[in-house]
Amino acid sequence: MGRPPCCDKVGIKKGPWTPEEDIILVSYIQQHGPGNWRAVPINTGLMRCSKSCRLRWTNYLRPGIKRGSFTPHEEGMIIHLQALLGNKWAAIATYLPQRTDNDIKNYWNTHLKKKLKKIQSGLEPQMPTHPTTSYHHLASENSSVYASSAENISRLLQGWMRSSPNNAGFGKTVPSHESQWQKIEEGMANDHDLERMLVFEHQTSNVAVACDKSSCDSSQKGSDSSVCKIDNGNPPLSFLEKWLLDESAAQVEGAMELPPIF
DNA sequence: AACGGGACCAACCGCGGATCC
DNA sequence: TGGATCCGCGGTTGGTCCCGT
Repeated sequence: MGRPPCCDKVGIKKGPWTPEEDIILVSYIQQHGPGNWRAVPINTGLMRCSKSCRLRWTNYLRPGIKRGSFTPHEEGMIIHLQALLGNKWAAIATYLPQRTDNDIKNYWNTHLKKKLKKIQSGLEPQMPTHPTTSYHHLASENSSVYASSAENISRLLQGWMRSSPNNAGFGKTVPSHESQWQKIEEGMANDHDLERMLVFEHQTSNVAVACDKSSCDSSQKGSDSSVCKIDNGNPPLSFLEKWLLDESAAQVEGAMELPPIF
């Protein structure tokens, strides 16, 4: 049996949102808060389906969304979280509260996947002499800047962000990513460790949940679990996980708490 | 200057889980 | 308890821009 459409398709407008529609949606959410999306098009008169409204809000209009280029540290986090969690973009986005899952997904598909592939092909014949260099290159090169076409809406929202008491989860300040990246390099990320990380990641492939081979219980390896599941209750903490979580904790120190994913 | 192809991003689609009644 | 509905997620698509020829 098929699932009924989320909304009556007749008369539903599709395609890019206009500034007028954005304003209507933002105004409504300012008054009623996000949620109950079914009621949004009904109450606002927007000729959009509820899903479209929700998507527009969460991916574009929600206050606190950081637009523009991804920092090297953000790239690094995405790469490692993807290795750790797979294509769980929503989960990854919880570690980058200013980025949307859609943004991260797009960035991964358009930038990082290619970069990793490129680096992987470069690694195949021989490990680079200076993995740190290549890794840093991966993370810092081509941090493409895509222009925000919603600056006007953002300005519109600024007043609300300042005045609303319910925006604790939005617009949190994050320490300088550049300094954090430098910290990685100066701290744990010596050449040897980074080499291990790179080799290990490429061995486990992008879709696999990263797992320290030495700590991966063979009983956990099955048809669907050639990798260690991280959601099976009590996973081993791999080298990557340790690094990632340490850095995540450092990166968001004072700004957010890591969700209890384990 | 015109054209074609690739890159990029916003938005849509369909599915599955959660919740409601 | 089970069907209906809502919400969120991941994959995919379509439109636009950019760059090379």
